[in-house]
Amino acid sequence: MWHHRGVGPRARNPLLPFPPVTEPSRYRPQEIEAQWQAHWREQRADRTEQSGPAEPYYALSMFPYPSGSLHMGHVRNYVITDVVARQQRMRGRRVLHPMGWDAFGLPAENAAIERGVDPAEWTERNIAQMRAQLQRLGLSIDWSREVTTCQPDYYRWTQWLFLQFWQAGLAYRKEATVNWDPLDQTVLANEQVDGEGRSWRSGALVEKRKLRQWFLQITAYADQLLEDLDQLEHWPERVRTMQANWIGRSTGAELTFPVVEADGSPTGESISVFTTRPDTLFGVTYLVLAPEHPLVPSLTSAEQRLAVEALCELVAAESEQQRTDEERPKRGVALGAWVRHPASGELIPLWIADYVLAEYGSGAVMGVPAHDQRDFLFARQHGLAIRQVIVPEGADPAAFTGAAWTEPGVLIHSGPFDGLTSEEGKQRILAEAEAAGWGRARVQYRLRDWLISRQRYWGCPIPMVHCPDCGDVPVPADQLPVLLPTGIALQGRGGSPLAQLEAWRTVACPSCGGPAQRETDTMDTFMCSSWYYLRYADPLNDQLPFGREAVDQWLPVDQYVGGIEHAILHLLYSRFFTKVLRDRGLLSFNEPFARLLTQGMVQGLTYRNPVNGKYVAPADVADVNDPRDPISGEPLTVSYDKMSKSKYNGVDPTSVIDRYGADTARMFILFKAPPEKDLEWDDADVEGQFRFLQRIWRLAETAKEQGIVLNPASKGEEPEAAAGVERADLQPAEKELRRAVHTAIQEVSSDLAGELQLNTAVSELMKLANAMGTHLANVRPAVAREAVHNLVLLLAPFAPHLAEELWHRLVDPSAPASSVHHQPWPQVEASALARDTIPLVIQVKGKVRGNLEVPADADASTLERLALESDVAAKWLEGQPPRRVIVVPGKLVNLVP
RNA sequence: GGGAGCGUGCCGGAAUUGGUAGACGGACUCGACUCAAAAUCGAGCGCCUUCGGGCAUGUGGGUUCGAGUCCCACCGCUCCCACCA
Repeated sequence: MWHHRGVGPRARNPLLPFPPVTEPSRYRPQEIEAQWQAHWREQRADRTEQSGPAEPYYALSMFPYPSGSLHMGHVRNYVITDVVARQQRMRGRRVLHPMGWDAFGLPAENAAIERGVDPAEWTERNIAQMRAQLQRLGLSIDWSREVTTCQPDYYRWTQWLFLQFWQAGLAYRKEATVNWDPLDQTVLANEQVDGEGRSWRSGALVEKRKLRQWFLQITAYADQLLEDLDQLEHWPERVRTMQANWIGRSTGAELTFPVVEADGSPTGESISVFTTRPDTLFGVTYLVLAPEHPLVPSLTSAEQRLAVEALCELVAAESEQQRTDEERPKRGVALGAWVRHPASGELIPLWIADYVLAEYGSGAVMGVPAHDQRDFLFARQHGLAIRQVIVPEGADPAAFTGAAWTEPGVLIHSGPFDGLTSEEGKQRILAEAEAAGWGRARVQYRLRDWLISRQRYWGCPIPMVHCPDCGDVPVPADQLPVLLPTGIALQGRGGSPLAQLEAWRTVACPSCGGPAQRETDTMDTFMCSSWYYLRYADPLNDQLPFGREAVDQWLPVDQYVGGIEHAILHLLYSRFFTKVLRDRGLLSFNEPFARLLTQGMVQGLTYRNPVNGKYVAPADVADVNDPRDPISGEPLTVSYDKMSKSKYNGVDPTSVIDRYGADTARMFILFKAPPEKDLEWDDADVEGQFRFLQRIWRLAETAKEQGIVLNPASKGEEPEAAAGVERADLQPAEKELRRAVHTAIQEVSSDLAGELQLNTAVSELMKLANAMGTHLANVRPAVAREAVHNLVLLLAPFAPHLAEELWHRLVDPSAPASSVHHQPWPQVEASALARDTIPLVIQVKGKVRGNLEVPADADASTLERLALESDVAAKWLEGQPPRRVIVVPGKLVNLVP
C-alpha cells in the first residue's frame, strides 16, 4: 500500500506541530455504510416525531409499484427527497419522510396467470426485495409508517372513501362508450390513453365499447381544479399548463334550434349546440349531429334512412384514432330533416357527420362554413351554402379569401347586429338569445368523468351491492372491508375474475336483506394512490382513513418529488380527492402538494450498430473512445436512451452500490444533471464521483494526522466559535479558507432552499474541498477544525454515511449514531465572507479591459478616481477624459470615451 | 393548428436575475512521483491572432454605458393537447 500524507508538496506553516506519522485508513464505503445503517435501524434514528414544538415538514416521493427490482429512476427520486428531508431535520424541523407501495395492479395478476403464483405472495415478495434494496441507499425513511395499498387495513379505507364519493353524489354507474384495452382486457380512464390512442400500461390500441361502468364525477370540480392551479406557484409551469389543457375550459353559448317539418311547422323537438362563437350565428347554414346522437334515428327521413344507417354503422366500426384523423375527408349525410334558425327564421338542414363527437358539448354543432375551417371543408365537399358574416376590421366585405376567416372581426349580414365587433356581437346575440329563450351562456370542459371500474382481479373491490329491489346499495361502513377473495385460480384472459365467483358474488342486500349481487369490478389503482399521502400522516388509525388533526398537521406536502408522467394522471386525481374530502369535512386544505419537483428520466448509455440496427451491450464495447461492433467491427452510434432490457443499456442500482457504495451513487445522481432534467448515466463518471468522496476522506485523514481536529472539547461547540481565532489576527490563508467555508454554507443553503439546485450544491462542496486541499496544511488548528466540521455538516444530507463516519472519526468518537444528522445546519458568518480588497473590473465602453485591486469599502467617487488613474485608463482613453463614467460599487467601473 | 419549454466549449452543465461567459465535474494533453502502470499531485484546455488584440452563448435585428440574460423576427429541438365546435 502506498503511503500518502498531506495533499501535495507545499510549504508548511511553521506554527504547526509536525504531524505524527500514522498509517492512514482507506475509504471503504461498503463497511461504513453497512455499519451505520445497522446503527440507525437499531436506534430508530429516522422515526418521525408525531408531535413536538418543532415545525413539521413533509417530504414525499411518489411511491413505487413493487415490480421487484429497483431501477435508477427510483434511486433518483428517493435520493432527491432524502436530501431535502435530511437537511430539513438539521434545520430543526420534525420531518415526515415515509415510503409505501402502490401494490395493486396488473403485473401481479399477469404473473399469476402466466406462472400460477398467488398475486398477494408475488407482491409481498417483490416488496421485501425492493425494501431491502431501498434500505441500502441510506434513506432516512420512517419505515414504521409504510403503507401497502393491497392490504386490507389500507384498502378498507379506499372503499370507505369511495363511499364518501357515493354519499356526496359523486360516484355513479352508467352505460357509456368507454376505452377498452383489448390486451389487458379491461376499460381505461381517458387519462390512461395516450396521444396515439394507446393504453398507458399495455401500449395496445384502445377500442371503444359501450359498457355499464362506475365513474367519479371529477367534472363537478373542473372549475376548481382549473382555478386553483394559480395557487400552485411552486409547481412547474409545464405541469400546470398540461393540467389546464387537459381540463380544457371553453366559454360560449348553448343555442337551441327548434326542429321543424319540411313545411316549417314545429315538431316540438329541438337541437342544442354548444358554440364559442355566437357572433357567427347568422352564418349558420346547416346543423350537424354526431352519428351517435340519440335523436338521429327519430329525425331521419324515410328517403335518407339507408344512407344514414350506413354511415352510422361505418363510424361505429372505426377506432377513435381512425375517426379523428384530420387528414381524412369529412363524411356526412343529410338526415332529411330541418331546424329553424332562431334569429333569422330560415329553415336549415340537419346533417350527421363523423367529425362531430358525441361526448363533447351536446354532440351537435352549428355549421358556420365561412368562419370555421372544418365546417368550411365539410360545406364545400357536400355543396352546402357558405355565408360570410364576419369581416376583418376595415376589409372589403365583398372580398372572399377562399378559406374560413376564423379570427374576430366585424359582423355583416347579421340583421340588427351588423357593424358590431365580434366581442360585442357575442354579448348582444347571447343577450337576445337569453331574452327570447333560445340560448344561454355556458362553460364547456374537455375533461370527462373519471372511469374507475376495471374488469380485473388484483384491485380494490368496489363496495357496492346490486339488489333487484333496492338498486345500487353501498356496503355499510362497519362491514368494510369487502375482502378480495384469496387463493382463487386465475385462468387467462376474458371477463372479470370476480364475476365468476358465484359464492363470493351472492350476498344479502344490506338494505332489504333479499338476495343480491356484489359489484364484481375492482377499482382503478389510481384510486389507491390518490390518498396514500394522507394515510402516511396517520398510518395506524383503525377508526378512520386518517384523523383530521393528523392530516392538517402534516399536509399539504412541503416537497413532492416524482416523474413527469403523472402530470395529469395521479396529480390531477389527487387534487380532486383532496377537494372532495375537504368538502366532506375530512381535511382543511385545498391542495395536497405545495411544492412539486418533476424529476427527469435516468437514461442509459446506448450503443447501436447503424448497419443492422442491433443494440450492443456496453460491456461488449472494447474501446469507449472508438466503439465498434464486437463481431463485425463496424463503428457504433452512441446515444442516451430510456433504460430497457432490449437496448442492453440498463444499470442496476444494486451493482453500483456494491462497487462504489450508496454515497457515491447518491452524489453522482445529484451532481450529474439538474434534478428536473434527464440524466445520462455513465459508469465512467461514477468513478469520478467516487474519487471525490475518497478525496474528502483523505482531507479528513490529513486533518486527523495533523491532530488539529479531533477534540472532544469541541463537542457541542458552535461552528463560529470553533474558529477560536480573533479575526484581526487571521493570516491570509486562514481568511481565504474561512471565506471558502462560509461561501459554501451560503451557497449550499440557498441551493437547497426553494428550487432544488442539487447539482450546484454538490459542486459547492467540491469547491470547498478544493479550498481545503490548498489551505488546510497552512492554517492553525481552530480554523482547520471549523473547515472540517462544516464540510462534514454540509455533506451530511448528500452522503449521510460518510458524514456520519467522519463525524465520529474527527469530531466526537463517542457520539451516538446519527448524531451528525441532528446537528444544527451551519450558519453563515457574514464577517467571514468579508474581504479587505476586491478586484474591481475596469471596462472601457462596456468591454473588460482590466482589473484593479481596491478597498472593499471604497465609495463610488473613490472607485471612479482609482479607475481613471489606472494603467488601463491611460492605455485606452488616450489622454481624453471619458464622456461618461458608470460606477457599480463592489463590481466595476465603465469608462465611456 | 393551439400551448409550454429549451438552444452556452469535445461532453454534463454554471452564471448572484442586466455587470469579468464557460463555475464545478468528465474526457483529453503535458509534467512530477514510479522500473512501469494505476492511483495521487501540478499545469493546460472556446476559436483566431502579426501576441497589441480580435471574435464568440442557434441566426438576424433592436434597447442599453454594458445583453447568455430584456424586446422583435426567424431557424432548430423536446414535450403536452388537438376535427373540442
